[in-house]
Amino acid sequence: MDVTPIIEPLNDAQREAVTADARPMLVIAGAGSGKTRVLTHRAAWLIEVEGVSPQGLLAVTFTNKAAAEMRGRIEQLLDMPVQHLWIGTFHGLAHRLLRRHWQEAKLPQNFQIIDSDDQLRMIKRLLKGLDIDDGRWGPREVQYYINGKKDEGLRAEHLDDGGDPNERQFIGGLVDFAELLLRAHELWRDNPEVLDFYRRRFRHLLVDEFQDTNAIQYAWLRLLAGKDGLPFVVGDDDQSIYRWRGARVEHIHQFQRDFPNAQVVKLEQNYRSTGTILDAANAVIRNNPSRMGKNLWTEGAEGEPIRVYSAFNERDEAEFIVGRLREWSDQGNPRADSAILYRSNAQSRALEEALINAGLPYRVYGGLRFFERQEIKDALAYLRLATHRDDDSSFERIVNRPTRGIGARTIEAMRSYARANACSMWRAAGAIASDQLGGRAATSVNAFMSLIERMARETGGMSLPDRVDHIIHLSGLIDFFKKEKGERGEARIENLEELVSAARSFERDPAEDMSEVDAFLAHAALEAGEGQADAWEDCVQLMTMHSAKGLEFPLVIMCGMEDGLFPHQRSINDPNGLEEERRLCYVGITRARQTLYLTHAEQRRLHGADNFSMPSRFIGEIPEQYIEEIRPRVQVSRPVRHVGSSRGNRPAVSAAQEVGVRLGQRVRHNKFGDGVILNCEGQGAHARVEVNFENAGTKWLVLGYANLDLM
DNA sequence: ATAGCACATATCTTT
DNA sequence: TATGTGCTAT
Repeated sequence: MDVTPIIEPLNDAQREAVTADARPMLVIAGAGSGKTRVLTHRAAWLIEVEGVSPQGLLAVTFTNKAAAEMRGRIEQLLDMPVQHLWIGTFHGLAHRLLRRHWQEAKLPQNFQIIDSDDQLRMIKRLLKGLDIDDGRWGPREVQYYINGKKDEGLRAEHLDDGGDPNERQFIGGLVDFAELLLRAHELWRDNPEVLDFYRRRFRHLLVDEFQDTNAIQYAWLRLLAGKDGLPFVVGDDDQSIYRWRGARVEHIHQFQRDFPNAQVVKLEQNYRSTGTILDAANAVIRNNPSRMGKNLWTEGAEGEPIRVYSAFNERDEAEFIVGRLREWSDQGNPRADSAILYRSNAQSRALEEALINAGLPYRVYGGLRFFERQEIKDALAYLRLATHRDDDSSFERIVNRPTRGIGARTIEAMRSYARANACSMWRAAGAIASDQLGGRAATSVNAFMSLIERMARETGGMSLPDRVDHIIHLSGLIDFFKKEKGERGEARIENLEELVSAARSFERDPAEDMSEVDAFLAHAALEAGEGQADAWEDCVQLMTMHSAKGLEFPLVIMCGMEDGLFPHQRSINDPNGLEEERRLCYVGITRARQTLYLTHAEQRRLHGADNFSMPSRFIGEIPEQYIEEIRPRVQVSRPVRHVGSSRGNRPAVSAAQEVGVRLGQRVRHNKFGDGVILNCEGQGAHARVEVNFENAGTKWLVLGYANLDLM
């Protein structure tokens, strides 16, 4: 047997992991160190060399994209399609299990998956119905709270205050994302024979992005692994940036306790970035205590210095960035090789304006996904209601959309009937229409019900795409959006037509014994689709640092590098929060292959008010030797800090820090009144500050005499 | 049913 | 500043 293709492209550390014996394995894989390669080659090794059946492998990822990529690469490596290989997201796999074992999981056979948007609507409805007193808890907080608890593996009965709004969800057979994971865990926990079956089937568990697992996901893995399972997990503790949505880096440490005989391999050789970029990243992340410890290195060149630009304000920053991008593009580089990364989405606006002015094509990542669009969800709700009359969530969504004279009062009447009789809205509608409703409302409700019935009858025998096509017309949605003026309506109609194509190209997994419609609906819920399906043009890439994770670009510009923005104000006082921000910075830096710019603005308009801030402390954590300052602003006396991190270098503190004030700080003067510190220079007795007074204009004051009150 | 107004709110986001 | 949301008035 020729194992060369599996082994040869690997370095020593990678090979050690890929060819390891049957023991649990923890691979700490630094950015750009080839973690996907290790995962896929391990799978190929197990199948090809160890003779493990593809059926005995379970591979878990966080996104559908990663799952698809992994499958593709394994198949490429083995040079054949791999059937019966379970590769998927945690949610996708949980879903598959719950479909197969719906009875043991105590779910209705055709339970439906709802996305976060549906979940929020439902919570709103429930809160209204329950007449909750404490108005301080909005629906969003409740949703966040419920999901947070579920992610920890907790149910309402585990909490002190009982009263479970979730229970209602099961009445309609609706399952939210966190519920998928929780149920799948309980399925195994409470059904030893089911668990045993899967334990025997899946001995090898491959896990990607392990540092991002939340409690319930980890519990699920541990349960499946049992005593004899062989988890092979790959992750990077320094790239854990999703703590706020339940991810726990601690699982990396926990893993070593739970699997004491686990082998640990570190991948530190980086194949992506220049030496300078890696050194800078290493220097920044070194400031985080409690890491596994890891130092990226490369055989490649040292490369260019990291360039830092201090902009006057966000417009100056944007113009500078556009100038660099233009230069880049003029040198013959693809624009798509360049990316602007920012901490929060709101920052994209100023950049977009500058890019438009300069005529540089760009693409903003994020935003609404295809299956999350209103019109798409409306159409799917019709499809769902036509198949499952008792789906309340869909019923409420479309009962009066397009408007057909079924108002809030009528709906409320149906709700209370449904609640009183523990039945679905559909049944309630039918029951009420005949007696309790007034003539006009009754007519409308009857018309709606017969529309749905007709839809079901007429499209029942059709193929999925035809069915979708008929439904978007029969429902009146097309006509409804035609009336909406402007491009918006047109775009909606185009999307609805796109939905027909999506249905046409949808391929059902024949192993799954669900109807085609149900499979399509589950697909729509679990895979939100691309953000933009537009034709691909050579574009500058704009995105948050979070969404940049996993990507790489020859040219990266990290902007808004200011304390308060990045690290974000809300994380700055919490050590855990600050460490996570630093990891995010590490992620950002390590996206760059050859050129990296860091920009910050002294003044930035945020929420309509001017803010003044210091350069991000993360810039200060990069050793001076790697940095080249661009056009130091001579007229402003405050230099960019070059604090040599925490390793004993003499800290060079900014003038403002030296004299104990902060730019942007509010102060009071007994003659001039209230103001804000704009600038600062000099030291000791000569230190002066520039203050912008609300009523007295801008003045330079010598700190020693001015007697300012800091506020 | 919808337009208009007051009012809150403003990290990151996948499934 | 801008955007969304919920309530009121038409």
